[in-house]
Amino acid sequence: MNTEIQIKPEEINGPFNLLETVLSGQTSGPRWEAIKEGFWNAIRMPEQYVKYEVYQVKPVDRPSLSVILKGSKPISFNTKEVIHTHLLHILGLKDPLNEFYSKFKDDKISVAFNCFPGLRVVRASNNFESLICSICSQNTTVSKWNKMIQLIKKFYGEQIILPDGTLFHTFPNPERLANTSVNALMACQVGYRANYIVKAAQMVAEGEVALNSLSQKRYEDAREILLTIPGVGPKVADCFLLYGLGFMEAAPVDVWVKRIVQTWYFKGCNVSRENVRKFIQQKFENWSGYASLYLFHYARKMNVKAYM
DNA sequence: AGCCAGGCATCAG
DNA sequence: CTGATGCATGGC
Repeated sequence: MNTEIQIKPEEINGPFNLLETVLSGQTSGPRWEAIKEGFWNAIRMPEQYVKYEVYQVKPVDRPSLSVILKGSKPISFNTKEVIHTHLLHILGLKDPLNEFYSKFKDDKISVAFNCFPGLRVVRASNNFESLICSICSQNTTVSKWNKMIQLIKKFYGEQIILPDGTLFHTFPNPERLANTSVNALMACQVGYRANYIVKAAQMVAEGEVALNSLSQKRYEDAREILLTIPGVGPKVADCFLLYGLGFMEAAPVDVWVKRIVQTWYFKGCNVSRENVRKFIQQKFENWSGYASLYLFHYARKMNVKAYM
């Protein structure tokens, strides 16, 4: 029961690079699985799980996508519409990327624009999963926190067999992780983060932190609440605020962002992470999330180590 | 062997 | 308030 969705150039506001975007290590969720020339994921619809394969069929400058939907039952028109809208949302395809590029075309950051045109902020399809991804991402590498999440899904998620026979594991709900032991979680290679994960899951499960209501609050207020979760500090909070909740003024500052900002804007002088964050937010305002993504991606890809 | 990775909690000053 | 240290883990 396959069907196809086209996402046409007119629906995408500016350039888009699927490959660069999916592989850029954002904590909205674990990396999508690669297939020939594209990526796949799955979504739970009321009547069935649907697998979707996303392919970029036209180039970055005037992009269009082809999405193959696979269900075990016929896929309704309504389901196609829901998934279509969902993809526009999570891939940030409505963000007016050219406005960002032109507004800062004379700034240092334009170097990164030219390296990765069409790189976009990916929004989470599952808040809780994004929070755990953000917590796991601390003091490790992108590939390693991705492995942690895959193991959590494998050991604690629900196993689904997709229509084409592919094995798929959902991300466990907060209650499931709240009721596991820290020791058992260590099997997922999460190390000392196991304490944080269980505690965060408990706080969400018990309603102490209501993830969905956070997106209705102001950025500063939501951030303050997130910082009460053990294992959630300034960087993890901003990752979740940006990729999990879609606060575009959030600016996650990790070692890469700190280095490149010091190099480009402070003559290599040492600047605290807090001051790097304030600098980005004053300069880029509602484009802060995008700015930190481009700075992060550039510094990491170019392996910027020296402060020059 | 030692340093580092999309840091944070804790403690010293 | 800022700065140093321990923390699991694995790649280099």
